[in-house]
Amino acid sequence: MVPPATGEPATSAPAVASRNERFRKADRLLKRSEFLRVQRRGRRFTTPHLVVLSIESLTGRTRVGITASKKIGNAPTRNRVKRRFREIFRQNKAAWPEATDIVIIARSASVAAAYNTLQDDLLAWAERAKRGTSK
RNA sequence: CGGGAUGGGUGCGUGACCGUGGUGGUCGGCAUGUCCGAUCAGCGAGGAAAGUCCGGGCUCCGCAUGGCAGGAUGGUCGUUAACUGCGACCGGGGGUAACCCCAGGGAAAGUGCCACAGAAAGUAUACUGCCGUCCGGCACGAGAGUGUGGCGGUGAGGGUGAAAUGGUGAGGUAAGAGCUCACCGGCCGGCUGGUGACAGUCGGCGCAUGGCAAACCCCAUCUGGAGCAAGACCGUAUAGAGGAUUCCUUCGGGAGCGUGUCGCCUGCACGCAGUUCCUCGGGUAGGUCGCACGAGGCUGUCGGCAACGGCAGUCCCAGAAGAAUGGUCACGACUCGUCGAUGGCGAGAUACAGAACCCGGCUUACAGCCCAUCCCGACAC
RNA sequence: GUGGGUGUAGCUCAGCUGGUUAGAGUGCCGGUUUGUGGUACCGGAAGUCGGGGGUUCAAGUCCCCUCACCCACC
Repeated sequence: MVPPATGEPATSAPAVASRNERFRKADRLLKRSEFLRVQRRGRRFTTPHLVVLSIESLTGRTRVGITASKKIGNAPTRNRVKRRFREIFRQNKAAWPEATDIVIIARSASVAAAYNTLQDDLLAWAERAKRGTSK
């Protein structure tokens, strides 16, 4: 993994720009301890469909983790919700704030919600988060 | 054509773009690694992957021996690695039928229970009764006799109940009764057929033995315990406290103590002055293997009624770990709604549901579609 | 993965070793008391015993299957 200090903006920026719809393991939160860090100290944003928690990343990358608990449905339902959130994250990478760990917690209303509704909710959060960090 | 029974199959398709998890190859990077990146090839959820109700493989517990306890199963024969599965058959029950259902051993080994009702609920009894050629009973009566009591015979009728001492009919008798007879049922024994459950038949017994073992129990058979968080290795981390260490010896061993995989005993193994063993406590960060060729799938053929098995050919078919199959679009099926209806428009995670060590079953959930065989009824020929 | 528990009036719970009325509290409805309401008193209704099948003369209770929910441990 590339250390945060040696970001190499001149050489790697065009490559990243052409590949900005990728979503690999480096873009995800993988450990329970990472989830707990965000959930304990992060800032909270709530809509009827979801809860977003975010905190400044330690790795210099923007990473996301999605929680879909047993409360919202059975295994295929939870898988589908997680895949849709992942797809939204992947296709709108430019919108997210930089170097932030994000946890998205799905609420039960998100099961029946349309794809675009969920996308609008997340973009609204991203708008607010970017303004907050720029000020 | 209508209604029904049984068994089986399918579980959206094609294409484009953007992504994703393993596997293999090639190339590149530097922090030379089980690393990161690029690229190519190929693979990537189910019939139930589910529930976890059974059974096995596999792994560990030193071995998995014997017994008790506990648990499971329960017609017969087969099938299988094994089973509470499956197949065929037997017996019983239901249905007009196809077909479906049944934990379906033992009640003369013992214990227990059978409420209410009823005389009596199990080894005997006699409530209401019936009968008497007996007591020359007692009362009434002129008497015949009637009533009543005792004694004896009987166990048929009535009523109760889920169940009442085999059932129906005839004979018989004082009244009756398997007391006798016929038929049906039952029990015992023989013979025949069948591997067997059992069936058929002959003879005997007038019948001795009510039901409940999904009540305890008895009999037969099976059964050691835990589970891939099994288990092995690498790494990380920490704080200690308490206890045990004995005898005999012919040096082969024996006794004793401690420890051990759910309960116990037996048996077995290890340790018994080594910087050893045991118990309690404290503590850490995760990774690699196990882990994808298997009781494997498909096709053909042979044996078998079948479950299933043998042989030959062919194929390689998910391996994640906050956990991979998704998103968008086009065309076409399909379903639903609606309308100006051989069509148009709109809606649709298309149903149920997501591998987590692996198999064999069972059970449950399921939009819609398809196939086969059979039964009943109506009509026509 | 393993083990255990619960399901009975609207709600919270009883219901024993099967036995003939499935009860209690609370809530609900009606009446009495009060000027009215509450309280108090009297009366009443209300249960597929989670679902299906079986054993039994008889099942909330025994057996099997199944559904939903909850808990514990590794």
